[in-house]
Amino acid sequence: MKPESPRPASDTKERLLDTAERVFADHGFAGGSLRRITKEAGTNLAAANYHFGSKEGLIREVMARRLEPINREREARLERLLEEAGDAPPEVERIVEAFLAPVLRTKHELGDAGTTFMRLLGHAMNQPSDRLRDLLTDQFAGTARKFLAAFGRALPGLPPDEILWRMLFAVGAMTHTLAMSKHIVPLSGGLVDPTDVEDVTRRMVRFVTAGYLAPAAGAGAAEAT
Amino acid sequence: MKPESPRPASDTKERLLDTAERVFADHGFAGGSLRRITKEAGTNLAAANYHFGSKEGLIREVMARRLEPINREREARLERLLEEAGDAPPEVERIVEAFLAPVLRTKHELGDAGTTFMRLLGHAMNQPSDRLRDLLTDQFAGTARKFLAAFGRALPGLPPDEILWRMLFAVGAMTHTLAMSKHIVPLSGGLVDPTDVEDVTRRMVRFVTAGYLAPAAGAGAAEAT
DNA sequence: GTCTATATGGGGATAGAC
DNA sequence: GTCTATCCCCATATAGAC
Repeated sequence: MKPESPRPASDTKERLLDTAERVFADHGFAGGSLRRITKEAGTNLAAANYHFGSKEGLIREVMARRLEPINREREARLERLLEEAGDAPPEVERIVEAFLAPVLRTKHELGDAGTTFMRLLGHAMNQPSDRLRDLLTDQFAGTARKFLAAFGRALPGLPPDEILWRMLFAVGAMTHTLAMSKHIVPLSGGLVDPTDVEDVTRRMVRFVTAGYLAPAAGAGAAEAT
Repeated sequence: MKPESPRPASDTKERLLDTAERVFADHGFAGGSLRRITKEAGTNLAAANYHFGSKEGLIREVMARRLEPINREREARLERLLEEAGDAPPEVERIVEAFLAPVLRTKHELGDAGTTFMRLLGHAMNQPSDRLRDLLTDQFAGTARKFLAAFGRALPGLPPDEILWRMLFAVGAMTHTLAMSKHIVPLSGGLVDPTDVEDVTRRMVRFVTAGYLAPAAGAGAAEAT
């Protein structure tokens, strides 16, 4: 919002964030040490505490730097498509795309750092009761509510709880895919190309949209256990 | 395979595994210390190294104890349904169920420990190059290949790479849901009940089956970015 | 098999010079 | 803003008594 500083932003601060993102993704938040991060960033140990106050402060900035723009873009896309739809119910596929594309686009723009961040997101999601976890879910809650409302309008036949479950499934499909896609290459014998973001987006949107459009449970078939 | 020892198995060894599962799930593999695990298990620090050789040995046993039976059951269910189908192509929904139900059933049987293990699985999946990661993917590869072949027969219209992607989506939907289901309760205002395993299984099978049955990409719609 | 005690190293955070 | 040096704590692993 305010004019960028003329030189390439601060300097070591950005380098620390980039390095921390990678190290935390590779070793987890607990396993990634400030010593390692500052060393690989080419600065000294004290710099991390100087710029971020503490290890937790660094973690929070690493996450927020990526997540805030993603959720902003998601909401902007959603608002746009709702406006275009006017009084008519919006299309499910377009809502799904508004939800997924900003993440995939971010991953694409960031290159390797994008994949790294997706793994990092996986770590963050698995923190159970930490302040960090609460931060993430709180921040996501606003975006989630807007999408849940939109899906509710697009899928009037589905009860709200079913829509909520399906959003959880969709988020899982997305985060897991982005974090793991590299690892399915050997399993496929080189069949898949996880670097083709538009291709992956198309496949993911198709799968998730079909899931949302599945008929409601009713007197369901699947005999569990 | 060999006769169980008369008393409730060893004793502290099981307690250590149970405690380690919980502590690792809460704090990650790096963040969960042997000190904490042994203390909460009510034994001494040296016991962990005595029984498992090292921290890594403990981690491996924690994971293997749950994963091996799950993948065995998955394969057994798959074989059974393939036999029943005979020469006809198997039904997609039944394959999906053979893949998902053993995990959900395990989670159900284990109660709280089941949820715990699912979070733990999330941690393990996010380890990038560790030996642990390779162990998991190697072990899963055999099961995955059998399911990919079955899906190939059930969905002759889908190219193999699409089937592979969809399996990745399905695994993500499952693991993420099982790890996070507890956290969506507040978001739903109490609408959802993650403890009703048959209910969750039915919903998940329905969503994932619809995703598998979506038409192949072709000259796809979704304009990405 | 279980314990205490300890060896050895790495961790986050900070003080204070430049 | 960046550095070195240091405080103090916690980690894994092991030795050796019981």
